[in-house]
Amino acid sequence: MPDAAPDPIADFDLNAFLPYRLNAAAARVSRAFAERYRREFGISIAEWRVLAHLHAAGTVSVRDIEARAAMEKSKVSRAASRLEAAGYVSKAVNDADRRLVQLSLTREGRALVARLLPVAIRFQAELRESLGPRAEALDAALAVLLAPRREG
Amino acid sequence: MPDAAPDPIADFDLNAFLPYRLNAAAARVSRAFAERYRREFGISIAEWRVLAHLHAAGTVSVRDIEARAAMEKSKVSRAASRLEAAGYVSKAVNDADRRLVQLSLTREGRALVARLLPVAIRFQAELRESLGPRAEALDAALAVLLAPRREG
DNA sequence: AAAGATTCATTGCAGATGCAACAATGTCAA
DNA sequence: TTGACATTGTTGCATCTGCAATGAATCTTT
Repeated sequence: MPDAAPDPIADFDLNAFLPYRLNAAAARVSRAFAERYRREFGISIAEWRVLAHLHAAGTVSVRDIEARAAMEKSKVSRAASRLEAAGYVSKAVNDADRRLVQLSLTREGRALVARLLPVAIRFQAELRESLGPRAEALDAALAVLLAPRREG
Repeated sequence: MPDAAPDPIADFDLNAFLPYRLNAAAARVSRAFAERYRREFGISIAEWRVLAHLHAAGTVSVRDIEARAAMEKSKVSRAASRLEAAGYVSKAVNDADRRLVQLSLTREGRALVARLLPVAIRFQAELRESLGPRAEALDAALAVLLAPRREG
């Protein structure tokens, strides 16, 4: 009898499918990270992203975070409202353009970020450690996937 | 003046943070894939996963798919119900163990999968093409991230 | 200056999600 | 056999999400 011809349709395996694997890996990492943040600091990943961006950028608008952190503006708005209610973020109207909301960290917000960031950096370091030399390869692959879309 | 010492806390950049990048890349790929599936076939990613697993495994239970496709059982249950309502999947009670639901593809379900899989395979091929040699590196990194958790 | 177009942030809404509760069924030891 | 415990699938519920509609402010064009 002839050798069995490989049939990519009959042999299709979801667990070898790249989009599925990518999603499953991201979900697992996110879950572990979110769990740590929720337990230790009581904040969500969306809130963490807003805090991290405010830490880096100072006083910015919702639109700024939407653009730079790739979050829906409604998501940013809601995360910012929760952070404001918790006392970590203040909202103010921009005098030069009264449509804009100026988000900035409060004193408590800065103190929280000072505690958050070492945990995040350590989390990333653990991840890179478990990846070993594959970490750089992963960075390169993600850079391709995250590159701006071709317009064709 | 001395050279500025790199300060990982002050310099923290969300867009260089591995968990964030991994999530953003997975979200982008998933969104593109889901968009194509929704437009062409009217199904969601959860439904696609159930179909793919049924294609590979034949007649299985909800619990089987939960275990092998890493989906919450409620998610599987709801996806299966939608697929049943659409005529692609049939549910039957397992006579040997009446707690189990036997899910299997209907004739229409098999026909749909025959159209779905080439699209998925082509999508993956396009992804790998844009990654070039980095595709294998990505596979290796994802294998690490997806490896069963250490128990320590 | 005024009308229309554009931008910004919030909110309503529909759909998806995860968790826990639940009912139905099965297992196993006494 | 019976009664405690485990497993399976569905559903209720609270939450999150993205999209679209909205209201407020600004810009543009005439």
